[in-house]
Amino acid sequence: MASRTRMGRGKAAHRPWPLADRPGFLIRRLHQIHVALFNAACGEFEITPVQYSLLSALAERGVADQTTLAADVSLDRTTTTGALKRLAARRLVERAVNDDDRRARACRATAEGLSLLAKMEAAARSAHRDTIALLSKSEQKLFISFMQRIVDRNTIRQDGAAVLV
Amino acid sequence: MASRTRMGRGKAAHRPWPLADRPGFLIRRLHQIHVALFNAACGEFEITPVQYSLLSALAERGVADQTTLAADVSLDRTTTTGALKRLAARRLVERAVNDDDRRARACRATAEGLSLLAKMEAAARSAHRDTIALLSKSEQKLFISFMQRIVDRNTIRQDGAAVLV
DNA sequence: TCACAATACGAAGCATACCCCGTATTTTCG
DNA sequence: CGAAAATACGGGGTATGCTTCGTATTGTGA
Repeated sequence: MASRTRMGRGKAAHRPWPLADRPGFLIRRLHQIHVALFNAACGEFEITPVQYSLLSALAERGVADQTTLAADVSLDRTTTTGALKRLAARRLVERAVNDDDRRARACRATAEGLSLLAKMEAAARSAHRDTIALLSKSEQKLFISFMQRIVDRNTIRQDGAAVLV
Repeated sequence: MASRTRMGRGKAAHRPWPLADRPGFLIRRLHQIHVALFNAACGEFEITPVQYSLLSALAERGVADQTTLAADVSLDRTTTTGALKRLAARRLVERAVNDDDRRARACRATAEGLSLLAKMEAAARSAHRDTIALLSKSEQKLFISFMQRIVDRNTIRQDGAAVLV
């Protein structure tokens, strides 16, 4: 393990502050950990966290255009399009042109999509639960409320749809 | 805004639970918010949060191979390589082959890289601070400690270098 | 009505972020 | 010493996640 040992002596010229104390670093790690847990729990369904969120939102909406869905799940519009295309390729979602507004795509979950959603719900729930399972019940409530306050503050709402800042 | 209104009536067949109550969703949003704040504060330096983390780690280490750096910042090895290549292309980092172990790359921050690090430190700090600024001081401490507990639990340490699970 | 603004998308490009597989080099152990 | 294991990378592939630019369609106001 020669290369694991330091090959030179760090100057540490400045030392801003440890990575593990920076909120942004911890948040990135948390995200990384959750995605890993989600994939471990739901990997057999071949679906990603974002795709699951989109499918959930779609089940709620019934029918929605891509921009509305993007706002629902707080995703960039083009990112949403890409994920929806992948879902559509697997017949979990339909993306028909809306005849009332030919600019828009009328998206809806297929029966297969809704079936998958129901089938994997328990696994998805435990992935979310496991992510913060290390904290006590009361700490979990507090932790979630902290996140919600920050997220709410950085979300602008229009017509009931969340919009990115 | 016809398309923003619901084009159909959602069945809400199951309604697992609102996105905004799911830890994983909140974490993704938090990450999204921090990255946006970081880019707003540090955009002029043309550097991303990950690149900043890598440069920080490199300044601490002095010299390190890519696998060690990946462990330091808890990044996938191939992701690390990509980011280091981009830093190297801008002369902020050197990636020389290590003569003692020709498999490894001896990476180090250039004078230019260290200079940039110092120049943008204040902006980077405020981006991290602003991310959780909505919480009170004591809440911030609590919030950070919650995140650290979860992250620590999901990090295996070897020889002082953090390793992903 | 008709130019103009607003809206919904699409394509292209860059940067994470992960996977798997293959290669080169080093270490280890029989 | 020599085969096998371990290690450090690289390449290819997929999926976010965002920006900018361009296009088509719809809504609006003079």
